[in-house]
Amino acid sequence: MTDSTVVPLQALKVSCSNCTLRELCLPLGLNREEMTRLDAVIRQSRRLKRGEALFRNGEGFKSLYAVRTGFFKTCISSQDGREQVTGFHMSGELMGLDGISANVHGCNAVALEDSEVCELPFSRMQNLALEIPSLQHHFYRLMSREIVRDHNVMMLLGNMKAEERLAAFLINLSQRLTVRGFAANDFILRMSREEIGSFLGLKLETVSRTLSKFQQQGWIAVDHKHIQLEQPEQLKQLVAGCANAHPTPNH
Amino acid sequence: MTDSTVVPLQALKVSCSNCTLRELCLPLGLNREEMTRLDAVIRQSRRLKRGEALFRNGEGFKSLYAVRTGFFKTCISSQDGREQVTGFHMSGELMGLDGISANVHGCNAVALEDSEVCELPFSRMQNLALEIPSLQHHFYRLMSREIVRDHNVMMLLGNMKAEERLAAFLINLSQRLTVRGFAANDFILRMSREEIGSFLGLKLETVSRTLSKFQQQGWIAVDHKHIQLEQPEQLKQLVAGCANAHPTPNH
DNA sequence: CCAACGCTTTGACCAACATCAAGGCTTACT
DNA sequence: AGTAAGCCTTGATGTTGGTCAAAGCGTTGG
Repeated sequence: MTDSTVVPLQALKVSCSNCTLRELCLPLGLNREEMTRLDAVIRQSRRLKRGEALFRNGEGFKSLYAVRTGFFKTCISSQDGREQVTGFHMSGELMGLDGISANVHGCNAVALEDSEVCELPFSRMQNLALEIPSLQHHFYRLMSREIVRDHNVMMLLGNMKAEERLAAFLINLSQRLTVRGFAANDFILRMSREEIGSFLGLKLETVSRTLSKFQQQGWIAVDHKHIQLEQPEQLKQLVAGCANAHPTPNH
Repeated sequence: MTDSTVVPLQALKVSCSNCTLRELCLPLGLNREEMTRLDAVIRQSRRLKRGEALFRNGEGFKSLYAVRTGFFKTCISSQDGREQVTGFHMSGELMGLDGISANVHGCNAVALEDSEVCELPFSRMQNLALEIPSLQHHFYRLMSREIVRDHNVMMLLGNMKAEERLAAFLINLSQRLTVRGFAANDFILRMSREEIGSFLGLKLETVSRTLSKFQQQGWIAVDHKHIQLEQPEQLKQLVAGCANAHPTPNH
């Protein structure tokens, strides 16, 4: 066991400059002095338990949040209670961009496992961005990337069949996990079938059935939330036709 | 007839400061000096004929474009040729935000009628935003608004039935036209049934049938592209249940 | 002015996915 | 450890919207 006084100290130390997510998250091409100023603005990280909401639709918007560890969903709901999951978010990804427009959070962000986030007070970030051009530019790029992502989801929801949607979903998860150093073809789903369905515009039974179908074809192995991609090429092939003809590189 | 030398002069004069779209478009809360600097950056407007592309997916990104007059669609297409319309754009609305992330345009923008746009060279806008905080903030808000809009489209595509989608579409068009001083309940569709269907995730036959159904119920009158909303309250009621429970105000 | 093309409407039929329902398994709580 | 609740799977059936086809109407270009 580690000395118990050491762990909390490490946990409290929040700085972009020595964050392992540096490559994924905000800072890009900042010099040491700029990085220090950024560190000064990032608020201490906040821990959430599974099921806990980071922010809720309609609450005042003050900050963006970057996932340090864990997994989140963001969702909106309609007057009569239909829920639409707008995204799943893992380490290094930013949440809350939709709150800027009206100074009110535009969705709910809920932790799907015990998680930790960095808080980025938006008005202070804005001021810093005025003084660090590359930070301003990076913010524009992040927001633009979210727009591109959303457009790809529109293509998925508007034009793709159930099997294609689910294949695209699995491949996308796999790729994002790979970037973070996790296994590409063996992972645990953090969300329920219903949440997958909500994101993909399908009912939970269809998600379940389609996973079973993939399994019968030997493409994947499903054991509840444990998924193994046994023939990821087959999944990729299924998605190839409906993929964006001009895919946007991520960086 | 107006003296022919006067008209071109007026047409060439492009400035935000005396633009009738001032309220809808970019400048918000700028003083006179800031407005002048903005005017210096905005490039002369460009005219497009119906069917002409303003930019295409994959082309280098240099500028954002604001619609002055006319009507546009933006769309992406998949490798195997499926097309997804990601939005329709009318005067005062900005196009091209999805190009920032990769320095490459992320969609095609096509004029659906003879149109005119202002070109906003992005790098010069960025520099100006560094010096005019309210301009920087306004850009963030515009991008955030696009994200909110996209999330609402996801709700539409993921959770709504054909009738609800079409009603939402008509109501949305009506409201945007109203803001611009046009009749709320009597307008010409600039896009084809197929383009409406692509945006709404429906086939053109379904769009046509659903319009006919609305007409039979006496809610609307359809004469080809000429639409009259005779009982807009009925359409609104149809959409009420599936509307965002926490609608984001536009300003 | 006519012909050709594109867009729209409508009908008949069909397929994909949703809905309803039941049973098994896992997890969480006491 | 026992029990209840939630999640997942699978089957049977139903419905919405897609597909295929044909005909009408408008518009455009020669």
